[in-house]
Amino acid sequence: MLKYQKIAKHIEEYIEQNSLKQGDKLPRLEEFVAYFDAGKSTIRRSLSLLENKGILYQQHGSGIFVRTPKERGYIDLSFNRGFAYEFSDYELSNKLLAIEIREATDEVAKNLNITTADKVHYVKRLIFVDKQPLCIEESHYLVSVIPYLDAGIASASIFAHLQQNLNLKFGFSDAFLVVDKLNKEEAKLLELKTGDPRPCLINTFYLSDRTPFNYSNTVFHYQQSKFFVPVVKNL
Amino acid sequence: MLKYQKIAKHIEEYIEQNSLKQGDKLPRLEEFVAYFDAGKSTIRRSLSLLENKGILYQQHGSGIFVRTPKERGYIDLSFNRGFAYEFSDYELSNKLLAIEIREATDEVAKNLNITTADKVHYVKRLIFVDKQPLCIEESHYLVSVIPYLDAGIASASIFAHLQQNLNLKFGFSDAFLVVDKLNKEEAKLLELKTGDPRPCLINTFYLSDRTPFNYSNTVFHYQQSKFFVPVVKNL
DNA sequence: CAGTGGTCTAGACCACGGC
DNA sequence: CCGTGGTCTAGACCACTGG
Repeated sequence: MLKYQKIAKHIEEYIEQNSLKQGDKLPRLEEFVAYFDAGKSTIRRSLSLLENKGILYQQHGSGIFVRTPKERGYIDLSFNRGFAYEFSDYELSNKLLAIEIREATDEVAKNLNITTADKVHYVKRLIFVDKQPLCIEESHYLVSVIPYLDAGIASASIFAHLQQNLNLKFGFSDAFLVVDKLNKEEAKLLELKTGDPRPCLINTFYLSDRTPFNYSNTVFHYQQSKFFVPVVKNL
Repeated sequence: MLKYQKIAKHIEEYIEQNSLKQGDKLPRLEEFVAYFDAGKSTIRRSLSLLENKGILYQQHGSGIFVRTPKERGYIDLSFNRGFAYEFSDYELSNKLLAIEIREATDEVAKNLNITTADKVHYVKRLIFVDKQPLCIEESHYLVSVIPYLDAGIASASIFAHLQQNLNLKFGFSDAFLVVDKLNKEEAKLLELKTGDPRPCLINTFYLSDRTPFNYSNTVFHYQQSKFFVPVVKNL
């Protein structure tokens, strides 16, 4: 973990542990510099990271103040390597509905930059928070990148597996949110009705070398999902 | 406009004008430094800004590459000072449905950090893209911050007015997206049916001195709205 | 191992806020 | 006017990529 990330984490924990609230003033930049024995730029980077996470605000000429916009259980749209983290206070579980190797459909092929002759792992999971269905995730992993995948791996965090066991590095992702209506099957899984609102997050994930390796659609239970929208500062 | 912003703009226009595509390689960092006569850190800041906007990717040890995830007409959830910019290729118009001074409701009072005895400008607008209804915006402006508001101002960009005429500076905002079902009135305005999906963006805007001055709910036409989700890099 | 991006620092100077 | 953040630079050193 990098210095500026450690410092950010430290400051975040400090806010948490002292249960600071919206509007509370934090120490001056200079004090952070002295306390963490870091350069001014490093501290600013840590603070800007936290600012983009929405937990503080740096007011020019005045000071640094705490913000607390989020409630528990919001899905953070900005840090989308799975939402496990955001629900860390809750019990997350999932049921594996399907896992098999398929040829890519047109849609998948287009997004993974392959042909329909290429093979993908198709994984379908129903994810629960506190026993309530949260979302249906249909995910396509390139077999040429992830040769082996089984039920055991798919039931846990697939991303963690990629990182830890295959030594693959995540690069970036494209993400879109579209809203439509549930079909019969989706409604049944989410314990809703056909035609009910269907928020769907469409993701394409790329490795650090810019190879797309995963394309997924996640259909959320509209009543369970409140999305937190990051307000990115132009740092 | 700051140096790093000018440079970012310049690079973005360069990509646009030369119609560079996904995967195209850009000049090396060093070359940008020389070309723009700037420090390395400044160039990195410009590039990181563009990276967070999703239009390029910096690959460690390898180079800087173009990305083009967005199609036209996507609503960018990250830069939410109105979405006028994102639709710049389209004809945007709006119909003023209501403008009046009201006492704050509980919900509004809570979010603007005032009491229900305080007054707000209530503005309701129906916004169109290319004559099609896009969204219904219900907005509450603190009268103590914006003393005067009329139909002429409300029909144009209210935010631009605040900045240019009242010399108010925008600070940050809280934003959430929730999905529910349309009521009868909303459905009629959006030319949809009662019970159809109802994506709604809930915003609280703050001035640079951390005073909340606006609380708004924007209900979108679900078929017209695809939301682009920024993937914020931990810069 | 050469090429290219990433982290971090020290410090000069600027700009905003509030007394 | 002073205190506090913000911009920008030059440069040392690190880390990843790919031939």
